[in-house]
Amino acid sequence: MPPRPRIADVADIAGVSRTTVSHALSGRRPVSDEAKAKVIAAVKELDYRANQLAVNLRLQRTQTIAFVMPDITNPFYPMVARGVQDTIRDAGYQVVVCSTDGDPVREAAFLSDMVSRAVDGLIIDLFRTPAHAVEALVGKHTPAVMLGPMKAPPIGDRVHGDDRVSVAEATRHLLRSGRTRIAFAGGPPGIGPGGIRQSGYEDALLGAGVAVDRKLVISADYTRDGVRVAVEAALADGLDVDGIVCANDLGAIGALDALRAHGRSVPDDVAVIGFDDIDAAALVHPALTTIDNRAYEKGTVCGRLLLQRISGELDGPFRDIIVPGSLVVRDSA
Amino acid sequence: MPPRPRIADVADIAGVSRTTVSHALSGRRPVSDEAKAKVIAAVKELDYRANQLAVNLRLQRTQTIAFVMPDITNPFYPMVARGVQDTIRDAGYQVVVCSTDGDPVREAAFLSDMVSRAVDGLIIDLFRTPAHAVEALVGKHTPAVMLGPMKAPPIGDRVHGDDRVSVAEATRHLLRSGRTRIAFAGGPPGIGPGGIRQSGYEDALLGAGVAVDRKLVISADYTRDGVRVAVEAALADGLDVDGIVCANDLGAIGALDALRAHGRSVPDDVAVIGFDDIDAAALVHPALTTIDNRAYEKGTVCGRLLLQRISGELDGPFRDIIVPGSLVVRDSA
DNA sequence: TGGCGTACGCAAACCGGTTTGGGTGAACTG
DNA sequence: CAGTTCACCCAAACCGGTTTGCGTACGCCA
Repeated sequence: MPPRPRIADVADIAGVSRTTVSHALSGRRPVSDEAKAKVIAAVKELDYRANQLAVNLRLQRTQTIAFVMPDITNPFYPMVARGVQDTIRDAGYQVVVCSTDGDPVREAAFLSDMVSRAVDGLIIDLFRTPAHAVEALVGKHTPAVMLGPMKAPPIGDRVHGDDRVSVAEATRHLLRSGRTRIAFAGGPPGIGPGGIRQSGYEDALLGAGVAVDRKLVISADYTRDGVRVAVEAALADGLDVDGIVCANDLGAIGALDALRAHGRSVPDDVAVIGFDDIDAAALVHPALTTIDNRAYEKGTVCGRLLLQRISGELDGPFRDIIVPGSLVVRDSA
Repeated sequence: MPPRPRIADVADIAGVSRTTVSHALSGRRPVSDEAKAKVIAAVKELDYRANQLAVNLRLQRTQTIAFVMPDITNPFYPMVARGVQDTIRDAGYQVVVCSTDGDPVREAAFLSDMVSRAVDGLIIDLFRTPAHAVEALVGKHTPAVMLGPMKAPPIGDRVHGDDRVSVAEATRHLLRSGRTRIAFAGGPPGIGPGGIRQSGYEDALLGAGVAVDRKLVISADYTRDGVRVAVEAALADGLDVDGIVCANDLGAIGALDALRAHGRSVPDDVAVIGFDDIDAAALVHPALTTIDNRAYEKGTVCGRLLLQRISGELDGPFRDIIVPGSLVVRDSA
């Protein structure tokens, strides 16, 4: 089994120098038709493909962008990833995905590692690493886009939804149907997107002249089981509730589990609203009313932004792009 | 904004040679405590991190493994990916995911590209590229594991389920409950895992003395909509059926859609069984009886196998590892 | 025939690390 | 005191491409 052919092998067979092979293949300098033909013949004969490692080192780029996300098994992220990949593929880029489980150690490790691997761009969705720490990890050489509503100072463009507005709208949807004891089930305080979504919930309540009752704010995490347990505990505790706005769909599904376990019917006794509109939202029973988080579109926006930053087509101040969500009314509310 | 520090900068500040810096950091040769201390101080001062591109070129490895899959938004694959990542992370490897949509052009392009990027290992799940073509694309230098029941000649280890046995068991489950008109809904003939699963279906039927009725074999694809449409068409056509075994869960969910649209109750009129046990299987109504495809375990097995091949700890003939599935009985059958 | 411009090919430098092979001085040995 | 051994460090080669800068051959023109 022969080793992979190198450019020198091609040059030997074609009877020209390595330089000429390089120029013939890249077209960056003119090469006579005769030489070009010989090079192409040699390439075909050897099945030569350039070693990208060498190209990367010389050019200091990798045609790779990294996507650092909290959880690859949360369907929102694969959908974003697909949007990213569909957008950058034609430009010759690949995407490497890094699932951190929201662990700050792993978040930092991935970020640092990707930078030293010289990825050309980063898409970052962090749970527990504060913005100022990101700056130290990533530096200023690598274009980055922050996915989600991370607080300033950003080190790159941001693309996010108008979560606060969307959740307010969802909450008003419940208020309009006459609900008055509306709870919010989110993640741990200050972690992930729950905080800003909770603000939207409070906006709507206050706008309707309803006081925010601390007992109605349930803090859990963003998993099905976590929210199920938290809601069950609240119900067992005698919580008086006729609607639950959840920080994400997985959590909302957990809330459905809990309500079913306590014999409450949805939406008659308690209405439930999620966030994300993952595929499963339409599958559960009753089908989940939720907010479409536009995962695929966000992916394409991130991809385009990065491509533009890399090419220099876009520079100057960081942009802040909002991909608005929209309420999808199904059966649960 | 200064450029990234190089090893020469560290060497200058520490007052030693680049060689010594390298040895001090890698530990591959002994270095005096004094020199080591100076190197470490300089590294800290500069926040030096080695440029992995250079390391990769010199060492001819990338600490990267590529996972080429048909569809990243099919929840089975993210779960496998998580298993892979959890297994290889501690060894310092990352995973890049490539979603091909089953397009043979893209399958070939990704494979070829990953090899020229010198990934250290490949996990491959192909829909439309035949095995012999894979060999030409991948060559013999890159360890690979084929996920799924690809036919010979393999170019690497294989890990797959005993799909034929599992589906036979599932089919017998229906036969035992007195069903006699059992259909099979799979992908297009010869594409993807449908074929071998169909064999299991036929095994069970023949084993029970039931003839296989061609009209009961519905060929569609592996998406929810594709199977819904195909099953609706069959029902509209007057198909007499009291059970459907599907090649995957997404398809089974589509079958549920179709049955509901035609007013058939599940499982009373028609029983439905899926394959994979994705999260959604437990969410649909009625909850789907299915075969647990052990996605996460398969990911860990692939990861371990690759690590062993890369390290040379494992060599010799390609292995064929079976991760058996198991029937998960819920409400739909 | 001499002067000049153009087209094209090549040697060498470069990217930033790791590894090899040789050299030096100190400690130890007989 | 000469001969070894050992611990340590360094210069140079190397990975495999791309790019720079220069040299040469050739055509064109006066």
